[in-house]
Amino acid sequence: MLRVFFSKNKLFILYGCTTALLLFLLKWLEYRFVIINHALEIYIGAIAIIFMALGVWLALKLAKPKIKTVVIEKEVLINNHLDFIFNQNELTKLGISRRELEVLQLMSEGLSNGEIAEKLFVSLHTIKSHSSKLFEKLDVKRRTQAIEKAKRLSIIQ
Amino acid sequence: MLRVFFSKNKLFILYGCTTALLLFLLKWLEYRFVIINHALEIYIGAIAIIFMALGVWLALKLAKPKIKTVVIEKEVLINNHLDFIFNQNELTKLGISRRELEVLQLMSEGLSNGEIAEKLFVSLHTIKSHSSKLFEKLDVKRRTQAIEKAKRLSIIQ
DNA sequence: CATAAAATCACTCTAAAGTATGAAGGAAAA
DNA sequence: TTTTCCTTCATACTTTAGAGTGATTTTATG
Repeated sequence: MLRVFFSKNKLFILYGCTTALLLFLLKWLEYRFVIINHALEIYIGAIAIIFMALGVWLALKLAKPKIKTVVIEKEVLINNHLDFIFNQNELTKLGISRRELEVLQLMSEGLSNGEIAEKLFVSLHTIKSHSSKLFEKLDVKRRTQAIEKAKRLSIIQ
Repeated sequence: MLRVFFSKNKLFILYGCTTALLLFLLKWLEYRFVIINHALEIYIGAIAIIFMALGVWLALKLAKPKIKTVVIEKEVLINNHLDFIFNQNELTKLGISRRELEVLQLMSEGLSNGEIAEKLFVSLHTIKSHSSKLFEKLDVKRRTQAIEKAKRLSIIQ
């Protein structure tokens, strides 16, 4: 109980004791300077300095600290390899159908027309037909060009 | 010049003037309390209070603010096409030569063997020879596969 | 200087890609 | 219902790609 009171009011008790001590000091000085006359101004000056110092010390101890907030913006690089945004708009604009896109995707994976035909359970003719229409719609001449353009337009990944 | 000096040292000038005024006040009080004797203790007490108050005021004015640093992390998305890190290691491992890489790059741009030959001022046979060696080194069967693998291995962009 | 690797060119042949044209069935829109 | 587009398949033909083999020249390297 008493301990808690002491620790909670530590600062005020310290201040009280210091002030009491100072008063004793002043009383002593007063008697000394009564003997040595004409030194009242020095005495008052000392009091002024001591109490001002006490005020400064007290203010620094009790005042809420001024906080200056410095904001530093740090740029963090996000290297996201999964940021493919499918361009439905371009696809619609070019008039490429679902099946054609499917063929285009398999093309870009390096599959031959024959392999694509096998994978989609259709004839080679069908794939050739799809790819021809694709090249026309993409305005290219070769499958390699189609892949390059499609990737550039974010139609395929 | 003078104005700048005043604005820069505003606080110190203010403090100086205040102290001067206080000293005048004290001198006046001293003469008054000389007449009314036995009041020296009240006089000293007043001085103590005034100077302590001055100290508190000064401390609060001059206290350096604590600097709180706040770091804000800002996410910056980096375009995938700009973070290409050329994989020299893989290139060396596969034993792909400079000319072969050049051919591979033009392939990925959609050029035919004939067009590549024209661009590099060599015969079609040469390009075919290069591409054949490339496919062997990359362990692929077609140019589309070569492009896909080379991009996957960061040999080309 | 010798040797290896790279770059060049040539020829033959096969496989794959791409063009042109046409047609039939089905789904969705006008 | 008609029309349009998608998907599918087909034939014929041309072009390009790719495999295989071989040879010459250039260039780098020990």
